[in-house]
Amino acid sequence: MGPVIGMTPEKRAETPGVEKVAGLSQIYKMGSLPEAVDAARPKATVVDNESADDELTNLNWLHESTNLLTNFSFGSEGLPIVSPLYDIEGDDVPPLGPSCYQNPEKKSATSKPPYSFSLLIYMAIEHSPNKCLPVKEIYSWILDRFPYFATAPTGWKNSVRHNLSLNKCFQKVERSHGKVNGKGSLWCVDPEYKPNLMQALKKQPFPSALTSPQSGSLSSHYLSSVLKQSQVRTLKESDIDAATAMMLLNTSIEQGILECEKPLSLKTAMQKKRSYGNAFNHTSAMRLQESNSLATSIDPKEDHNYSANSIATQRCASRSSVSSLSSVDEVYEFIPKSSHVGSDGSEGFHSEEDTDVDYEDDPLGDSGYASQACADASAKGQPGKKMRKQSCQEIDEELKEAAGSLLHLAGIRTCLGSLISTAKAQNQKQRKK
DNA sequence: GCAAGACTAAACAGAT
DNA sequence: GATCTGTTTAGTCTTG
Repeated sequence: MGPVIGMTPEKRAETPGVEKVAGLSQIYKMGSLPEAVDAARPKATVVDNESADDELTNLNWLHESTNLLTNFSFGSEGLPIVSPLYDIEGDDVPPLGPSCYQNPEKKSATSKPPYSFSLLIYMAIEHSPNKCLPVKEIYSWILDRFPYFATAPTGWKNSVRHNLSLNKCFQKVERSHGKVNGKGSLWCVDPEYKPNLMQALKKQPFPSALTSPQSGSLSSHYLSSVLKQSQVRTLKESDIDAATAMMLLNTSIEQGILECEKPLSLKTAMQKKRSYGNAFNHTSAMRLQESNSLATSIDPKEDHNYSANSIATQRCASRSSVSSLSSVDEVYEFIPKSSHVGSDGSEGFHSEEDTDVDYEDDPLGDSGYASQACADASAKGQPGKKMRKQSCQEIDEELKEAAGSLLHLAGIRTCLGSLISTAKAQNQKQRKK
């Protein structure tokens, strides 16, 4: 084995142009290992109301909210009732993460994962029980998690090997005598570089994936996957009025806070929901009205304040010490195991395509939205008010959870809490009157 | 425009 | 001999 003195100029000339991969290159930087984290993150901007619109179209807020996601997901706040993260060693736990990679047939599966190869390798290795893997296993892991590579040109394997060899983060470990497959060595992560990798990974998926202008589908998928995480978690403690939450959510989306190139499933669901107003009306028009006035009064400044203040503590803690994470596991548990969601689709929260398709195909199915049944029933004046009411209550509950989850993600929730309490106080006052 | 990081392609050698 | 693995070089692209 010896170094090769490069390719001949002729060969170079023959080399086809590097395949342009839209989207991925946008996020290359994410994988930069030793970086000043703070320098890379935009600061939360406090804006006045006049500039709110501009700020809302600015993606800075997203960094903040994704910081929230990150910190939230890492459990620094103790919020999750059920951890949205699954143990990398225990795949029995519900999978969470970019479900878009689970189904190769989906458009998003053709999108590259927003991870650099070094991070993919890192995740693969860390996922292994022995924290060491042969190249082949690394391939398998990546393939398993990211079906994109199943259809991708085989060059990615070369890239993986290239990374292993070139990247100092990875160490080659000779196999012991009992070679199983014999070929090749085991690869481990150099502990010295672990913090760097963790940091890179921690910074990784959401911010850039979400903000990457060319990774639209990816972004929405990631967001929906995050939603999925929250969906699993659900807001048990939620006393959030569904109507309030929905209105806040609507407002957020309409103002662009939660906009994606492709509408979120939740958004779509909400739009549909709105069209089935009858089903939703039972939550009372009054509450809606209250909520509406409440929602429209949301001050982006508050939102930013929320980001800047409420999250500041956790974020600082998080940033100041990567080792505050118990292990890298906590970081990359966003990565799902392929079959978890996609295979049976029973996770209960589909990607937007799923949701839309499911909805279109089976508006009365258990993908929810029996609101159609509700609407139909009320339209036709059929009997079964009891059932209708039940369905509507279910819808309401769903909406509560979904809206709560999304609000959670968008960093609105804390703000919402105070708003709700204010609303409740007002409501009580009105009732007293 | 430049530097750095990341990806890709290719060539080649060694091992199985 | 075929295939896999590992190393190295170089080109391209994007971002800061």
